[in-house]
Amino acid sequence: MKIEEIIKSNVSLDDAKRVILNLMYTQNVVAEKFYETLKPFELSGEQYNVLRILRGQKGNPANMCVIQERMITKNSNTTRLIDKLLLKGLVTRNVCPENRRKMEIFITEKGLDLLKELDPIVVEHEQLFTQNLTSEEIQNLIQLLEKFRTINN
Amino acid sequence: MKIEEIIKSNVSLDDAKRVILNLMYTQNVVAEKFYETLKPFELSGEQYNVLRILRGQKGNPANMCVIQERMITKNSNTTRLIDKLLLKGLVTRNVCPENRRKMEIFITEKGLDLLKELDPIVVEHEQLFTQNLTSEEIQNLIQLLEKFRTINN
DNA sequence: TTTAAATACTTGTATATACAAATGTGTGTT
DNA sequence: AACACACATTTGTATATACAAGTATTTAAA
Repeated sequence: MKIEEIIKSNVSLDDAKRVILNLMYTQNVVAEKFYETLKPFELSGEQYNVLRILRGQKGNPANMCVIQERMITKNSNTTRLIDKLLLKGLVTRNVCPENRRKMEIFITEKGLDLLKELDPIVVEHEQLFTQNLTSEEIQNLIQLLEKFRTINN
Repeated sequence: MKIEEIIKSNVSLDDAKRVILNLMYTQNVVAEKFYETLKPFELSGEQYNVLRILRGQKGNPANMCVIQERMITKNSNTTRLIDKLLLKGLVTRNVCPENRRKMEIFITEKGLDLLKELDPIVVEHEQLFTQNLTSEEIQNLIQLLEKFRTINN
């Protein structure tokens, strides 16, 4: 479905507007579907993302800065995000002994188990969208998105 | 910059994950930049979007349903969004005489003036991103995004 | 002509996010 | 050692969003 039909636009759009609206809308579709997928597990998209970052640390602790810079949307409140995960017993948080300003965040066994349970469901979600494209088209899309977001100031 | 560098991933990503992360991140970059653009005008992205929808009505009133279905992100609180715009004198809201359940929302002169002032700034924002691509690439990107989001159930 | 159901919108409430200010800790200079 | 400054994180507060429940109006059926 073309973006003009979706937003029921009755004014004509130029390509610049069209591509941005397509980007916004498509991201929204994918994100909404993902939140829906996570809902039964009572996990928000951001919470899932943090857990994934922590697993990626492979046993090394992550502090707040590290988590924040690895998140796709760098929202400032990593503290409260971790609070939620702590409450669910999915992570641990302790003051770093070498530098007491820092925090050491680890994913717990329970957190790892949850991720393991989620892995196939997440793959299924990804395939829901990627199956429509050939691997050449996916490569192409990645490149175009990369090029699009790069502002040469 | 490749998405792996951006999120400083130390685990390898498959194409499915890579394309979704690229989509999320790119949308975020564009949206953030847009909010920054609107900030001096004390307008949120959603508020701008509603104003644009109302202008597109070309003198015809829009009710809540119409606005909602034309928004890119269909968040439920159109009421409170319109409240904000009302407060700023950018729209009017009156009960529809034919069907008193409905509301008639119009953009005011002040709203139209604000949009007129914003038009070139929005174009500039769009070009910031689209200038990196040829028009063939833009067409291609639009088509790929369209294809990507279409779930054939 | 009551009654039930559907429609359009609003409100309440809980949670999330944004951003500035505050807190505590470490580093380097005099 | 005392000071200023930088760094890492937390907290306060205001605003935004999500979603269910509530209100008012219209439509349609019994």
